[in-house]
Amino acid sequence: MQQENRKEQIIRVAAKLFKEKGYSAVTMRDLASSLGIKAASLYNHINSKQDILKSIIISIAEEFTEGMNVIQVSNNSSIDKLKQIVKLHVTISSQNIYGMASLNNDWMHLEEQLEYYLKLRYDYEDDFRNIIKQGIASNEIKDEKLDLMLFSMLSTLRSLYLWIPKKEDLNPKELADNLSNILINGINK
Amino acid sequence: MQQENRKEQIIRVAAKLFKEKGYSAVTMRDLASSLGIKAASLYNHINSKQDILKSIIISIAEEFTEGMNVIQVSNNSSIDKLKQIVKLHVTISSQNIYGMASLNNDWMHLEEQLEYYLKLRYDYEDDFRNIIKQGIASNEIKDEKLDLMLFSMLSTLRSLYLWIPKKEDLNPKELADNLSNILINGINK
DNA sequence: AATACTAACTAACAACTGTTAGTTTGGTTT
DNA sequence: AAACCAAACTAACAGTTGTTAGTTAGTATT
Repeated sequence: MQQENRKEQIIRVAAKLFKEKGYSAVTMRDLASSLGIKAASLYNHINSKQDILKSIIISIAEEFTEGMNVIQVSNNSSIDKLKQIVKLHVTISSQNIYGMASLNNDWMHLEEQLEYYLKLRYDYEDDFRNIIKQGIASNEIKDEKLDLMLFSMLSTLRSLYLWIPKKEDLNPKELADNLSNILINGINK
Repeated sequence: MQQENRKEQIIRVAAKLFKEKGYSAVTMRDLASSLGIKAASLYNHINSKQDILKSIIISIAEEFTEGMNVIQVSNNSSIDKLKQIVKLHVTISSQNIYGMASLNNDWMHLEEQLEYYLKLRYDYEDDFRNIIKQGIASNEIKDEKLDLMLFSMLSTLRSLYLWIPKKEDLNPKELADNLSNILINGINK
């Protein structure tokens, strides 16, 4: 296990604060005092507040893109691909609880990277939609309200970062299985 | 239809800005310039920035509480109560798109009313959980992963404010029916 | 022993923050 | 015409913001 340097530590603590209060409400003095140093000292390690946000969000967004690319080229059924997507979200979210909060809530404060982020996000949703579409074509999935099905699944998956921390005893594989079951089969007996 | 006074207009425009950038990132000068006036002029109508946030969030939170109370005392089956909850979310969300964003993302910036808000939220979730529980007891709903079922449904319902604006032709009743079907029966054919 | 590097510090900056005080304007009521 | 009032304005405030410059102390390298 690689050990964390000061820059990584700053970014990790920043992500935690961003989750609690949002990017705009966290000051560099807040961040510094969480680390036991003065605000000016942060600049020995990072370029700007903006840059911290970028580091947090873009790396996670790219993880999702890479994960989706792997899923797409697999030869699984559409339902199995959806299960893989659920697992991807559970895995990334449980490893980046704080970062996922920034990704969901503070992406609009990206500046130079905003456009790039939006493209990754849009492409991801498009790939997701196409997997459902293929499932409809292959008769695995109901042929109704494609966009609503997409929205419903994606909303749940994007909120995982809020729910996972409440469960002390988390087994990611088990969570992914159970969640897949609920999203695919519903709650009806 | 009652006509909007200046205070209501300020709160409405504020909610829109809060949705776009978050409460902390919106300045009183931003808000004023959206209304074509100077920041100081806002204070002829409102007490403080805090107070605007409070007005937005608390009124919606109370609407949810009232809606839940009506659903609870009805004599419907658990599944029908869940359908009523979906309808409640669709109705309130489609009438308060901007306010729902503040409720979801900026509640932590409430000060005096934070505790009250958290109580309303906690009680609402508890009532929701109990309705599912009753559905399990009456054999309507699968007896597994109660909390995960609750989380999954609630995540989707709480994200409606992000999705509704993308659908130009919104029929709230139809959306509620379709969403209920997906949440209850899943997407599997 | 001399040098360089890392990571902290103090001090300061210009811009921006929410908010208050006091004033002006234009329309409505006496 | 006089008085009133709602709603805008200008000017200013004290505090906070992200960031820079220059300095210092401790550690590692030559």
